[in-house]
Amino acid sequence: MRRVVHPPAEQINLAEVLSALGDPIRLEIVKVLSDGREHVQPDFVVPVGQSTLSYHMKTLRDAGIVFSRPEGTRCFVSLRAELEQKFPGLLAAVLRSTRPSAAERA
Amino acid sequence: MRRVVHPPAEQINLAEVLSALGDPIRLEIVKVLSDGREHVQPDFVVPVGQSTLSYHMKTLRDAGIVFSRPEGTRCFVSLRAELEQKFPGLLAAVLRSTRPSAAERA
DNA sequence: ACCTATCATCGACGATTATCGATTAAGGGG
DNA sequence: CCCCTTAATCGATAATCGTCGATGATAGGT
Repeated sequence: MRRVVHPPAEQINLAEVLSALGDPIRLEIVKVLSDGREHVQPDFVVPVGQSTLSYHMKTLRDAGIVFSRPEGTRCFVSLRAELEQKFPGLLAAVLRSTRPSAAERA
Repeated sequence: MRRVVHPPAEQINLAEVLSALGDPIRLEIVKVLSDGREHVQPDFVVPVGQSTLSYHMKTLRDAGIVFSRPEGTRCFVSLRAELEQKFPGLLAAVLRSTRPSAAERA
């Protein structure tokens, strides 16, 4: 795999994080990652082509939300731990809001 | 004031809320509103012109984050209560993340 | 060496965004 | 009535975004 870049933790900023989370496809990706384990691209079942998925991964990576670990021909993606350090409870609140109960609460 | 429209609570959706919050200027507006009181546009000190501020207000309104109450020649803006009903703790987590301590936690 | 799999990058495209200045709408106040 | 204030809307513009198909990079397998 080509090497990917991750921003240093100190330059993760809230607006960019929220902006990155403000997309249904990226929200779905984060939801899958919320089991705390590593996933590869085929794990995310989203209605876009491979290159677009890769673009969304880069967006999440650039925002400091996910960490990509290339290994061999695959790329393992997981939630980035520094996010919780920096914005405690934020991701949890977002994930709670994605659950069906939130939709019913109309 | 011209009349403004608010989306019904049941069609407030998470991605749009996060997307609306994913902008430094709108984040600042929400921060000011977090005192729970009503505010008028001049209360928000942001580095944009009046028409742009009005545009950001509309974005927040369309996302279901703020409520605008026209009265006479002014327009009183406040956080929309339904947001907390629908996504409990979300706004609180975001606001906590805007505090300086979050930046230090690099 | 060659083929295959996985994923990043490129070039293109239409759609959306953030911005401005100017205008319009609506409501006071003299 | 005629101004003044507040804020929404309009038209324009440059920049960014989300998408695609095609190509490139890297590693494994045979």
